[in-house]
Order: sequence, then structure tokens, then C-alpha cells
Amino acid sequence: MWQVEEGLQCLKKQGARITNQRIAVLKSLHRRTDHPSADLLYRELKEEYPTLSIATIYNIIQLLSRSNLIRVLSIDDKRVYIDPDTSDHGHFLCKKCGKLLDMSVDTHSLLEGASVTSSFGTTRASFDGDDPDSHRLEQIEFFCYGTCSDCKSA
Amino acid sequence: MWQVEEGLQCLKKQGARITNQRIAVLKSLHRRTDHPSADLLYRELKEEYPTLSIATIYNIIQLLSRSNLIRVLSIDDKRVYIDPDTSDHGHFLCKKCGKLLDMSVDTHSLLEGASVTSSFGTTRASFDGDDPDSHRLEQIEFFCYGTCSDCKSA
DNA sequence: GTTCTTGCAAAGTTTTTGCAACACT
DNA sequence: AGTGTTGCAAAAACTTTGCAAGAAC
Repeated sequence: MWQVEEGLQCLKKQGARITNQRIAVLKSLHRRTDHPSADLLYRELKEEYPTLSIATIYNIIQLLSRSNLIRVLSIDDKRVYIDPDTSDHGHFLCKKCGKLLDMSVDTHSLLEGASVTSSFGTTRASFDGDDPDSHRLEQIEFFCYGTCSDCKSA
Repeated sequence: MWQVEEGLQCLKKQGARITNQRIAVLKSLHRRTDHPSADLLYRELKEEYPTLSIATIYNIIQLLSRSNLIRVLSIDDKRVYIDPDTSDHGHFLCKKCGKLLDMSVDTHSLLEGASVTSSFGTTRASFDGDDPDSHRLEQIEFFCYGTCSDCKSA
């Protein structure tokens, strides 16, 4: 996990400017352990910055995602969630209470035997992607849906 | 992959009625090899059934999903895609052209060593879920994002 | 005939856009 | 000073809802 200062340097390096809003978002994401939605982030930071706009939040999310400081998860049909942990891991969504938990899984190992099927045949996918026939991988997501232990016993 | 007739029987068994709209959706899903969005399905079937409503499409998607005849994928931030193949496999989304391809991966094998981390500790997740402390799994999704071979060479 | 489904329109949610005012470098 | 960002409001995109008319059993 990055430190706030590292995140700011990372943004600076790409020519992005350091604004109070961006500092606040990085600070919030660094502090918290959950996977907030854009709206939740907005509502929380709004207390600190009353003039903050939801459009700015979406703007910053896109910037951080491009910079690989966060990952944007589409595990839910409707909403999008922000994950400040970009390392290899999966997620578990409880359909009852909506809790989103981290899963320790080695998703990369799954690719060993994997192949991609298109209407033109079967090829491999890999992160290097030297083979011109193979697909180039950029990101992997592993999602599980179910009922968490709390909701199961309740 | 189910046959249209099997799908209808499956719906009937649950007390759902057989309507022209439901037959049309099942026929379309059985025929095609892609992963249409609700809107695409709507626009295509609208030609056949001019009075068809988008609300009906969403209604039918929910019904088919509950009946396990389709799987609803949230691989994209915005839209939701329908996958008529409910067997164990993953998906590859090309960020350039938007193509959604099937991947042959044994996602269930990934669970062998997996554990779920919550703020209260680390537990396992499984489909049977006999252990009261473990999370009960209902569905798994494996998504890869990248650039497909076509877009890579172009 | 009764109950389930449809179609329509309206409303709800989440995300994006356009643009003037503002702030960072 | 110059350009990237913000905030606002309006629009866009997708999905759900309420209810009367219609269809299935």
C-alpha cells in the first residue's frame, strides 16, 4: 500500500497538479480499510470540504485509476467500488448485507492453464503478450458472491 | 447449454408462465454466442415484437437469473451483460474494442487455497458452507481486462 | 375467472459533460 | 501568466417501479 506522499509524487510525475481535493481523497483511501463507492467517498469528504462536487470525485477516481494507485471494481451491478489495494487478490460480496471482503487468492496462477475462446479459435492470454496471436492482459479480477458467515447464522 | 424447450420447462416448473416474450428471449439467447446487454437484447427483439418494453426485458432477465438459466455479469462499470452459459468459466474484456470473450479456466480450483479476510479475521469460503464460521459461496466470476489480439496488432 | 405478465410512463440511481470561475505551478 | 481543476447544473445512461390492460392457465 502506498503512502499519501508517494501517491502525490506519482500524480506529479504525470503532470497532474496537487490539489486539496486530491490530497483529501488519497488521505481518506490510505486511512480506510473498506472499498468505498464514489458516493460514499463524496459524502464523507463533503463534511471536510463543503464545496466539494461529486464530479470532482469521479474525476479524481479516473485519475488515480489511470495512475494505478487504485483499482475500480465492478462487482456490483449498479455501483462501482474503489480498492486502494492494487495487489493480486479477489473479493467476496455478501448478497445479504452488501459487505465486500478481500480474498487472498493467487489469481495469476489460474492463468497457467487458461485459454481464451473467440469465434475464430482458441488462444492464450498473458501479461507480456509477445506472441502476436495472444491477448494482452492488463488486469485480473476474481469475484465471489454468496452469504457471509454473519448473515448465514443470523 | 440448455435447449429452448428445456428452459421453458424450467420456468414452468417454478410456476412462471410461458409468454411469447419469454420464448423470444430464450430463443435469442440460445441462438447467439455473445454476451448481450439488456439494451441490446431489447433493441433486437423489438423488431420482432414492436410493442416489447424494456421493463419486460429486465423482468425476464431477473427471472432467468433466479432460475439459473443465465448468469448476469458485472464486468463493465456501467452495463450488465447476460451470459447464457452458466458453467464454470471466465471472461476477457478487450478495453479497446469492447469485445467480451469466454475463457476456459477452472475457477473452482482457485478456491482450494483461498481465504477471506474480514476485520474480524480470516476464514474460508465454500459452496457447501457447513462450517458456521465460513462464508457460503453462491457464484464465482473471473474477469480479465486487456487488449485482444486483433486490437494489439492493429 | 383468477392470477401472473406486459407495456407504458415516470421516477430513481449512478456517472458524465460543458463551461465559467478558480487554483496550482 | 498559463493551463489544469473544480464546482455547478444539466444531461445522459441504465434500471426500477406503479398500475391499468392484457394474456396464460
